[in-house]
Amino acid sequence: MAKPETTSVNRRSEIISAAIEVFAEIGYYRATTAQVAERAKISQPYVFRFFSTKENLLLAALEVSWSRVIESFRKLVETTSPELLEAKLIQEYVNIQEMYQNEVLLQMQAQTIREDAIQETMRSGFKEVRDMVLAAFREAGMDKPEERTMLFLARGMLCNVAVAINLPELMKG
Amino acid sequence: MAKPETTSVNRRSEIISAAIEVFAEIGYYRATTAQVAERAKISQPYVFRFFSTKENLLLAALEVSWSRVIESFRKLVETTSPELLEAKLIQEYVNIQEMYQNEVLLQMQAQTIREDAIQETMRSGFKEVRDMVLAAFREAGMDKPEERTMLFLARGMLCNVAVAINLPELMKG
DNA sequence: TGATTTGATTATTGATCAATCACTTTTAAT
DNA sequence: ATTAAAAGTGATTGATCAATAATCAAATCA
Repeated sequence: MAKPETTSVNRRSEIISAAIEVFAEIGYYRATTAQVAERAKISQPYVFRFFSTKENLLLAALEVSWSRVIESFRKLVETTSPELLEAKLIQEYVNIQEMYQNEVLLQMQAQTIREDAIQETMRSGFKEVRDMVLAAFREAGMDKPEERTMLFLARGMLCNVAVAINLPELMKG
Repeated sequence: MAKPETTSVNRRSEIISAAIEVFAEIGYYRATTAQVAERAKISQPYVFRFFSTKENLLLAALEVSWSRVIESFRKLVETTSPELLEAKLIQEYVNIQEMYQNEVLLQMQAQTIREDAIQETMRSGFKEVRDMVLAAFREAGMDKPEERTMLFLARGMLCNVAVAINLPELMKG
């Protein structure tokens, strides 16, 4: 079987990638489905063949961005020695932020959207990350694992802001 | 001189209050100036007599929300004993978050907007808060004041998220 | 070959919005 | 009372957008 270059699955993820870029740069509500289509090099109505509404496209984009974080944290947790774990997790998140800035920006936007489906996706993503980190910190015999988990997440959120508004001194200390 | 009930200054701040509510609830880009006007009980074109563009209205709303934080932190810093300072600051921010949720939500939105004027307002607000807290922590003889300042801000950002997506367990620990 | 599915586009629509213009009403000073 | 300034509104506009309808084209298969 020859591998076709454009499968339906490929197109789908191309559209999601385009959406992540456009939504992050322009803002979800201001961005148009025509701009997403242009970035994905397809026609605007074709977006709706894959995602029946603009919101469904946003939800798919958010799921990709959460998977990015969750999958790479999971790999780290499974392969890193307890004494290095916290440092490696921090390092990994900084790396994700550099490589996938737009995904982080999109998550930040989604945090402020008052729509049930979107809030539920955000809650579920945060919960999964928190549970995984907390379990790993406990496994590693860290003391006050809840507090360390909270501070790990807190640093992550401040780092998001520092990058988003381009004010690196926020992370000094 | 009798005090008139509706001065130009009053109207201005009524419009800003309405804008903070509407922008926070609906999202800045999705919200319409007609919705702001309706909430302020004036006509839509009258908004533009005070704020020549929608973006200017957003900037005014952000300045109000930053003043809220900065003024109340400043009062605390000037009147609180060193050993209570950090706890009181945290308490005060939690209080602001309960009383002025919409202002916090609006700031979170603004963090993700890629427009120079807005980003500059956000940088300036964060800088002022950070400088004030850092100076106060130093004054109080705290050790590692930079790190404590960073962690104070970080906790604040995580708290914002926890409230915004309604996931209080994020703050456990 | 002819038929069917899959991939894709052009054209359109009904709704919506920021901003402007042309007015009217109210207030207050002379 | 008169008038000028200030406060405020209705009507409109030009642009823009999500979503749908109607088709076309190219593979795939019988």
